[in-house]
Amino acid sequence: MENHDVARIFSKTAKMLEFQNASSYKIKAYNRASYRIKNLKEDINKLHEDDKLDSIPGIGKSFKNKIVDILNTGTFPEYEKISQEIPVNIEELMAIPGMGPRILQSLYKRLGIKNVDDLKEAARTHRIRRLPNMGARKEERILNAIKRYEKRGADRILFETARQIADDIKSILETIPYTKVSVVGSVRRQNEIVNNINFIVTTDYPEDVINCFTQMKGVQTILNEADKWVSIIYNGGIPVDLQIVNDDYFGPTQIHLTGSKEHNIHLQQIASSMNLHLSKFGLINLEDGNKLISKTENDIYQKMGLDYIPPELREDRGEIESAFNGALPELVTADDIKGDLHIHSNWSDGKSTIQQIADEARSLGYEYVAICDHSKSRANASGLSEGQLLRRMNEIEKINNRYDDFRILAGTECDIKANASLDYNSNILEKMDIVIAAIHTGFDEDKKTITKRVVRALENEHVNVLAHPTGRRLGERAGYDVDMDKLMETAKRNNKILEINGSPSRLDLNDINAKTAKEMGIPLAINTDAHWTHDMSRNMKTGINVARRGWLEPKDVVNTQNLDDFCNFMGID
DNA sequence: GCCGTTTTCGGCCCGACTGTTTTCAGTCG
Repeated sequence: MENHDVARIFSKTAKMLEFQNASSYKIKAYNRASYRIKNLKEDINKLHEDDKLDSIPGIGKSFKNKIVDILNTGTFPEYEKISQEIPVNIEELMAIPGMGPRILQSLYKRLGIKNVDDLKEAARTHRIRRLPNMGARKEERILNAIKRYEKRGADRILFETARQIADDIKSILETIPYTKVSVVGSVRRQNEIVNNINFIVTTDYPEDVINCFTQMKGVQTILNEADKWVSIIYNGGIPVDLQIVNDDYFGPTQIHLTGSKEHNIHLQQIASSMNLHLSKFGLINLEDGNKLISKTENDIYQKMGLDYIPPELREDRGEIESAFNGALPELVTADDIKGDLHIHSNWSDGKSTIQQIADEARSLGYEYVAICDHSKSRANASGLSEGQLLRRMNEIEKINNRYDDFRILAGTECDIKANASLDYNSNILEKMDIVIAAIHTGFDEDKKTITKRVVRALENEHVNVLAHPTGRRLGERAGYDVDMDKLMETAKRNNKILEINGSPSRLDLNDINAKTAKEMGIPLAINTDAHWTHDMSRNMKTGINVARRGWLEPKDVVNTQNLDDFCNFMGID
């Protein structure tokens, strides 16, 4: 049992308690415990060993006992009891926007709806509209929501989850002497969502590697164990494969297994046009059958007359042509980033103080950071009233006086309300250094309505940035149905910045949209949407991955500019 | 269910939005 397993059990319990009309504070406590455990830096098993579980904020005596039960038995008594009592698939149904505990109770009692399939069928056959407070529009919304739910990709794994596991496993395997390990597959290409984790290894001690791999902590099941190929299921149901390869074939196998498939097919076509054959065993000259020496990836690309192609670009989206012409982009890196434009402080729903955020930003080598707390309508995210916003500006100014090489910018993540107006009036917005506009309500509105809201915001003179432009949550919900062409045209025409939100479950804009925006000349920002300092470096890395997959260079990203240039660009005094 | 305390209970507890209504029930962040 690891941190995320425990967190998952508590969040599921919270949902079941909601269905049972439990006290909202109890539910909140479960959600808080789940959140804290999920974001814990330490291994929860270690905390248990050290008897420090109740040092976690939000974990008291009761949760401590539950955690110990979970770590020992995989569950806890109350969870088992509630699971027995509730016949419906709460987790699945609550993932549908608009489906809350009250409605689900009524749907179960009156129509016997237990899962998404039941719900879909009931909406389709117009049985839902007969229930109190329901109608034809509600049925329509439910069907739309289910369509988006079906597209959400929940059965796959978030990149950041896979990346952490891959890093852990890699460092374990590398303790074996004379062993070289490479992550390959979609994790190496930094795909936003992956199906599994793949490794290739070259080693003098293959047996040790296989023993180490199959016996590591976290292995749930061993699916296949052969001399050169092992396949396991890791904690959380994540498939992990390992192949042992001959050192001579390390480079070609890396290319072969990193993919993408489309990239490889294109490479193979080019090889055969040169009378070569490319496989995971390397490049062969078809004329004389001699193997060309190609131990590394770079050797292979070079012998085919191509520049080295970074894994993030290997999607056959033009990277091979660019590599041939020496025109690959100089992709943005973490070193290029000079600031972060979207951070929440403890003035709204963030956990860190403005000073802590400034300290972290400076330690990351930034020259500026924008504090963008929620606006007043986001009441339960402690959105700031106009008065609070002005008081927060005073605090920012005080802290800024301590620095001459660093600046905190006063900003807001201002809600775009349902009527397309912004949550603060112009008098307030013009006082801000930076205004990020965002949609947090009405996700199931139709395309026309939602697009109108976004367009109106982008046309507002005070708005600088559009946050998470599609509103998606990977594995949870698809984005709202915004007309992306129109969104981009409007951003371009009004010279607005589009955000690449690096929060691992958002990654929004995605790589493809980021590439389109770059090609249209729309300025982009890589932001973290961090809610505590811990998220600042992690989310920036995942945001940069998206940017790199979208071919972005430093010049395409506004927060690679130094403080002076950025302030000039934004018109900040 | 946690937390803090004038320390073993009382506070935690918003407000916009939607779809159904014509004053409300429920969801969402």
